Amino acid sequence: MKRAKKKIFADFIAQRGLKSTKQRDIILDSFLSSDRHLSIEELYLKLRAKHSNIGYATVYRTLKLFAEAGIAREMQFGDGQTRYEHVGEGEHHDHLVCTRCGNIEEFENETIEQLQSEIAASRGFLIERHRLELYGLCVNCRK
Amino acid sequence: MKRAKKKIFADFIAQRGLKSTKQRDIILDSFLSSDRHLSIEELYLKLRAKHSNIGYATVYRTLKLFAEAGIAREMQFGDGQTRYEHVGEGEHHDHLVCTRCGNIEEFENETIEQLQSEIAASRGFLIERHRLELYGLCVNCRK
DNA sequence: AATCCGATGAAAGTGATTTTCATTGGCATA
DNA sequence: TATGCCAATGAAAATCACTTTCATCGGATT
Repeated sequence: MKRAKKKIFADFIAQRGLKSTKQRDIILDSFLSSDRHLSIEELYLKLRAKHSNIGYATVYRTLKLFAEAGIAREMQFGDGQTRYEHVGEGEHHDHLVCTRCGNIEEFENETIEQLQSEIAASRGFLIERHRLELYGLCVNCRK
Repeated sequence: MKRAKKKIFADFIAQRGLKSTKQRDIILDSFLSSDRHLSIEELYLKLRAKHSNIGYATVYRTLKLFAEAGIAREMQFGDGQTRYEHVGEGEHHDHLVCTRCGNIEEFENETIEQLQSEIAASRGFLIERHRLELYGLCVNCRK
């Protein structure tokens, strides 16, 4: 899993004529061994703890690269920060976002996807992607 | 419809001990006779055309008030701008967002809502609100 | 018409993200 | 291995979409 994504990123870098650097390796490692749904700031702080020589801008730029390479996806959950989640090939899932503790769970539902396709089809709309988020209280925060 | 919302806002103003002002009347009129899903900037520019004396900050503040009063709802569609849509009582709908022309259509689907409730229930999650957006090409942009 | 206090507009401030720019450092080539 | 090219980096400045400040204005209650 981790290895596969490193390979994907290495290939992406090579294909674009970009360079392999220490910073990119460190950031990729840290990203892959993190929580899904990490914000840029969270990742930056995590990195700073071990590597004081990594700049803010580099983290931003590198995460954007991950997204372009297809190993990460940008997400907004309305807290004003962009989060990046891990992307597995072909996989898609939706989110349950706890408005109290901020925890994010994932779910998949084939029937909902099916209904979405029907709705789009009935209007001649071609779906490229979708987002479905349920906001509320997670089981722990309900007490 | 338009009258009903003006009444709701007037009542809201009164109840809070706020004031009725020329600017608020103008902004409300303009909002009510606009497209659903207008961004703040779009509304501001529209207003400026007729009323050069309305400030940016006032438009922001007033739209927030509309949201508090329950006649508008803040929405984010990932283009970096907050949009306000009209709110009818008790109504909820989801969106089809065209990634080429930016047009936003609405839809409702009771079965999807039902499935969402089941998913949440199975995890002990209490839904407060949700968002479902389908991004892609609208019928016109598909050519 | 006087007074109170919310409302307004211009400008300054915020916070997240992006860009600039001088410098560094991969890496292909000589 | 040395050289040169140009991408990558980090710090700081800039940008973007808002939000707040503050001096002044103006509803509305007395």
